[in-house]
Amino acid sequence: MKAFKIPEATVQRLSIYSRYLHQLMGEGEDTVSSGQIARGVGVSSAQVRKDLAYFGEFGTRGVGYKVDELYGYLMEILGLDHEWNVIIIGAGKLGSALALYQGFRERGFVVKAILDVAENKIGSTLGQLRVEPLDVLEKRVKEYDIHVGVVTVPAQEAQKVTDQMIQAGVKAILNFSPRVLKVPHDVVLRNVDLSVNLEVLSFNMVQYK
Amino acid sequence: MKAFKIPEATVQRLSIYSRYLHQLMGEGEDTVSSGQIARGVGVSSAQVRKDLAYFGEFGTRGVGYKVDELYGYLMEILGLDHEWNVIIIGAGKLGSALALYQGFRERGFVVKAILDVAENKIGSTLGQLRVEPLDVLEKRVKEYDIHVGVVTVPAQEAQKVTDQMIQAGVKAILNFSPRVLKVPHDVVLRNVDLSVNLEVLSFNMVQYK
DNA sequence: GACTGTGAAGCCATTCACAGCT
DNA sequence: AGCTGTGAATGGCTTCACAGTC
Repeated sequence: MKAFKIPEATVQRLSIYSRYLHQLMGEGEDTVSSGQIARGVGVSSAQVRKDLAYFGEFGTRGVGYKVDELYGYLMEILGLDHEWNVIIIGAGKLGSALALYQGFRERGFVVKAILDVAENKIGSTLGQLRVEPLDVLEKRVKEYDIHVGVVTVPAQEAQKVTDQMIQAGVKAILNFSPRVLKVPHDVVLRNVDLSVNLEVLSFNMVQYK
Repeated sequence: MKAFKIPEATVQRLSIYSRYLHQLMGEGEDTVSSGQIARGVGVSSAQVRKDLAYFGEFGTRGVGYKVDELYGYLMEILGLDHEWNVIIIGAGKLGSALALYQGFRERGFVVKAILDVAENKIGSTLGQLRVEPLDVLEKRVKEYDIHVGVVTVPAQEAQKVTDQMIQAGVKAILNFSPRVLKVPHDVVLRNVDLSVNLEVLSFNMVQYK
């Protein structure tokens, strides 16, 4: 792989560009300029070109980019040219909502299993899925070839279930718990901290008052 | 206010520091050093000191910081020394989960109302709340003195409900829809894009393979 | 004329390293 | 001796500006 250090912010924007291109395809657009993408997603046109330049030359000077072609490149760069299998640990409100969230499936993330420790949750159904006990974690990870683990358990249990998932062979973790998790270098971790997001809003409201 | 430009990343870390300090208070710690905070949340000690330096001098050289005192300062800086009233638009899986999420209430964010357009959702109850039709948006915003609006509607409706909230007087928006929203300068916006998060994980898995 | 691709410049955040207190 | 607070150095991302191409 091109493994030159790519800024995190660039990767996030590529994801957003790809969604915008998908939208343009739906509208029947054939070509698009960096300026148009920029306006569509709220960045500068130079930013769009720089982001793409990390991965090659996809456009034609004086013309722009072919929408479907660029979309294909981006999906490949992002690793979305095939499906990823997902397991969710924690069948509370948030875990259950994520298990049923259509947005994931649309982008190729397939939730294969959802586990919990709570007796009263085990056995209940979420769409096609049945909530299973935590004991089957390792078995399910291997059986379904799970790539991504989603943590939606309370803070005090987050590190423990994370360790268990890594033990079982999961290589990427999406953490919704409000705890800083420790993972080995070869495991990819991202945190979605809902409270932090609200608190940044709060800070900004106070500032501009 | 101290309105010198504070880096966004700094604000996010302050939120995380404050949670770690809360944890230390629970463990009965009296004082803490920047190095200890750093280890606790996974940053450098210089980073911790620089972040705090934007807002004043809170520590004692040779000693460290008083845990409860620093916690108090951070909560004040973040604007968490009082409650914020929240409205959620969209009573789908995600909106419902957020309406019931305890983590918000613990940090002073009180969900006062949840609205939807879908006939079949209106009237159903979520804890203390009843899902109401979108028509009452303006009325509820004024009645409950709503500060924060949470958008959990499908992409194609996101901009419309955002405009309506701003019209009604909401000054901060937390957007969970996969759309780039346009808001006036005096409205604070944050995006929590679940798919983008998974796609960044995907990218990193492909890179390190 | 329009638009891409890119070196250079500018800007911003993080890390370093040490003076200053306790 | 231990730890904070901070100017200086570093590193990294974004914007500028223009040569190159259609």
